[in-house]
Amino acid sequence: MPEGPSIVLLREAAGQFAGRRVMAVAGNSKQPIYLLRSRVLRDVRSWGKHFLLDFGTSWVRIHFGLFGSWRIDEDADPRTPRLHLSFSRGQSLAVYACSVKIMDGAVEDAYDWSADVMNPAWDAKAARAKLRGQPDALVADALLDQDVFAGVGNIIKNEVLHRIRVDPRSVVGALPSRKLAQLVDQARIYSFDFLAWKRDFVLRKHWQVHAKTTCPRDGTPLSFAKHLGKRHRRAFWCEACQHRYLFE
DNA sequence: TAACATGTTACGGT
DNA sequence: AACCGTAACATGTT
Repeated sequence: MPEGPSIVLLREAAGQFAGRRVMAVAGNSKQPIYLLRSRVLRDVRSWGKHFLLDFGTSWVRIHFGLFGSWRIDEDADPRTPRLHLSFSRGQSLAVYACSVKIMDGAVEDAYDWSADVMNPAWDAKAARAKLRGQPDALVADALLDQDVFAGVGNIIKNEVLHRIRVDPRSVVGALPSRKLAQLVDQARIYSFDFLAWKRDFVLRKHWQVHAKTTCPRDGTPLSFAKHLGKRHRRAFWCEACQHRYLFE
């Protein structure tokens, strides 16, 4: 389900548990989650699509994949959570159909925070440099590269490329430097638009090309590829207004 | 109703 | 070694 902005919303919602002690642990994770009982949750963070529970000397990495979901303060769900943390006053955090991994050490040291498009530490210049290092990659693949654009998913990919008028089959190294800069900038800017729309439950209506059939500009029928690029993800684009940049 | 999808990793073969 | 393709996981929606 979630791309980076959705994880930010979860982080905001779960922030109320920061500084609080875990009263009880449940769930079908194969990790030793019972070790979390009685521990104080120091902080709730995120990196790209990773949802992170910081317990100081260890931390929990949660990845929701395509089907994962979560509930806060709701115990009526019939499914068995992968991990369920109870706090005082009957409050709780539960995550479902996701991968849960307990990691040792300090979470601060575990990630390059400047690679997360949603993070204040986001470094556009560093992203451009990484892209220059993969000139042969398709832009569609490059946008999904979590080492470059942590948090960007398939919806953001399709929408960013339409926004900057670049065909997803374009090659990174063939983009004019101005276009490359737009790609990097819009990966972040669109992600924040996504966040605002998702927060207001109006994300879907703002889709320009993703899962659409005609271009909103002039009704041109969109092109569609079921499995585009190395990552084999759906692509939607307009041949009329998105230019394909290739090597000469 | 069956197929599909906002994702990633593991594994075997070339 | 690097790269490729497929399978695996898991669930709400169309």
